[in-house]
Amino acid sequence: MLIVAFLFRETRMMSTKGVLGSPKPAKRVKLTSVEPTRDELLEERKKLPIFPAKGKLLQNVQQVSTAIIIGETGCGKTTQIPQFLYKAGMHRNHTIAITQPRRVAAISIAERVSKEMGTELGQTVGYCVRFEDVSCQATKIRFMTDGMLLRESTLDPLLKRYSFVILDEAHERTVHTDVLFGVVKGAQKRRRAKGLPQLKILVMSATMDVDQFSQYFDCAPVFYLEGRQYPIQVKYSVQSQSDYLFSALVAVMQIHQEAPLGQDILVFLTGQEEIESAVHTLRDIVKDVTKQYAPMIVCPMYAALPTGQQMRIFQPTPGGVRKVIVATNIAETSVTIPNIKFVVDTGMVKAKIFNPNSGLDMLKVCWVSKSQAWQRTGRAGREAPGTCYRLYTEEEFEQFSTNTIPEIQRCNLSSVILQLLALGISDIVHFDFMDKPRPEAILAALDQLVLLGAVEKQEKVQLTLLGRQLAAFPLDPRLSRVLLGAKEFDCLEEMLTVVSLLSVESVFHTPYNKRDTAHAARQKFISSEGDHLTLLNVYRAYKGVKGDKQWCQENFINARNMQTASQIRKQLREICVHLQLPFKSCGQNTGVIRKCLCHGFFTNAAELQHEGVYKTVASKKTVVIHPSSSLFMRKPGCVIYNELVQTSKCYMRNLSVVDPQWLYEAAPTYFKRKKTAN
DNA sequence: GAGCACTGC
Repeated sequence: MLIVAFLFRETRMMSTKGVLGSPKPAKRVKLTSVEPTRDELLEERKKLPIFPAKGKLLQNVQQVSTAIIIGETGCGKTTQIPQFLYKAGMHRNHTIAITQPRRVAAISIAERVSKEMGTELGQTVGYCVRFEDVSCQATKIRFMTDGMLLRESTLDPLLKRYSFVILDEAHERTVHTDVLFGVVKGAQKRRRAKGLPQLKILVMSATMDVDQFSQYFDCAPVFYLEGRQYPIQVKYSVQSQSDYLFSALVAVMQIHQEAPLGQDILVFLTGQEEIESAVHTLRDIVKDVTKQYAPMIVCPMYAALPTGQQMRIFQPTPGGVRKVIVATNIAETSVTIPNIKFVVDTGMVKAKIFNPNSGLDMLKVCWVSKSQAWQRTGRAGREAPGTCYRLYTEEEFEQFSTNTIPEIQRCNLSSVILQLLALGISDIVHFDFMDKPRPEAILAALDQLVLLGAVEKQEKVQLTLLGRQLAAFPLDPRLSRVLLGAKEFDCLEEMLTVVSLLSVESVFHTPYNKRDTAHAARQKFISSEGDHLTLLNVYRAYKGVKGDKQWCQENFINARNMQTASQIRKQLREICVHLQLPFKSCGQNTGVIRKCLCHGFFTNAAELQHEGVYKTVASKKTVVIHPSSSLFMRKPGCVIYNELVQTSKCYMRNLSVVDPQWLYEAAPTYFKRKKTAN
């Protein structure tokens, strides 16, 4: 391979002050072999930039009901502020909730804080995430995922247990945090009106949309905390790059030849295939027989990678070797990789774009936002000064949007709206969103809920009894509808399995260079009736070997996803017990499973046209079967699918063969209306 | 004829 050096222009330094935005703190606790004592921890804590600000911060928080706290990397706000409030008795014997967008973060921070306080985890300090509640009535500092607090609010909209809600990482703008903004603001007002104890809100963020946060919370005061981040040189590409993948490889080899060994490189690319191919190319280049290159360990990193292989990025690099990690945006926030000296940022990300008009999801490679670019840059300066190579020009950077569009403005809202209705909020269009979703998206979601029988539109929109039951499940309403429908078909046991497996990423693992072997291994699970029954076969086989890891590996089954599916199944089963649904199995009568699926997915049907091309029943859109489907080679006449994803073509994913008559039986009014409309 | 960013309940 030809290696061409290309020039970078150094224009900026990213320092403790940040340039535009600032990177977020890493929430993963570092793997250390020696446990520090509590005294050592205290010494460490005293050095945090937040420590000298303690008095002033508490005094201000005392006076206001809501505050925005802007804290840069490593300032200690997440771990220290809850402790300050608690020690000062400001929690007034109630609980302080601190939300996080990610589970691992909630868990590891809780572990850290309980260690700092010298208490047993789950007592004064605890956490609560899906499948795991390590807290008790006596817990005063409770770390939780934003989704968990949102779920809790449907049981108690006034959040009476809490005296403080701290929404951390607010700049990430997850759907859950965005809905919580409105929920906690409303709870605060209503508690005041009812004369109940005050609910204080702290919004913690690391961004520039400070004004928007402050304005939304009735001009709440803003506190700035200084961070602790090493300076990072930012170098822009002098020319626009036409092939970012190639440019990334060139940049890596250039750094490899120029920089001392032992300084590791993190490269941001967009997806699994691209990453695997880059990894193989780099490995091929350095193993060149002429031995002109120093040894290099190249690790891929993306969410679908099995855990064992993911862990390789944390192994210390041996002397005289360079480690290169090629990652998706998973390395922006979710995992912190130690010892990164160089970041190579292609400026590209694969993003899901939702079109509310067509209801279609699209996966598209796009430019990142400025805040994302700074986040990537920040990954180079965690332990020492570093360098970030941007494979785009400064002019191109200036064209990037300031922030990533909040998730709530680019996702299907049916689940969110069902939850808001369950919270007793019926006027969704006028709900106090910080950034309102498009009205079309709200209406489309309401239409879907009406079709499912979850919502009635009389004078105002309201939940039906069925809708209330659907809201009890942590699922897409269509999947919940399938579960509730199972009692008519005596197949709840099977539906629980199918729905759980549909709730996780693919259970099939297809490694880059073993595609054929993986496909061959998969054959024994395949059902001619479609993917849902194929999934059921996999689950039965998995349970048959009691979830044996070796078996998973031999059969190219992703053990982690199977385990998650089992946990989800258990959770869903408990909800079904609560709703007194009858647990029955359909045995070999697999047709009822597909019939039952029609009750949630009757809008997602397609009919075969010619040469393997299908047209959707709902909108006559041309679609094809995804190559990962067990029906890819079969082409049945009529199918239902769980989702459409537009990439190079419009693909149907997770399909089952159905009889058109079943569709009609599942939703007669819908199909009658369609007939008249056509 | 051929493929899937990341979270979360």
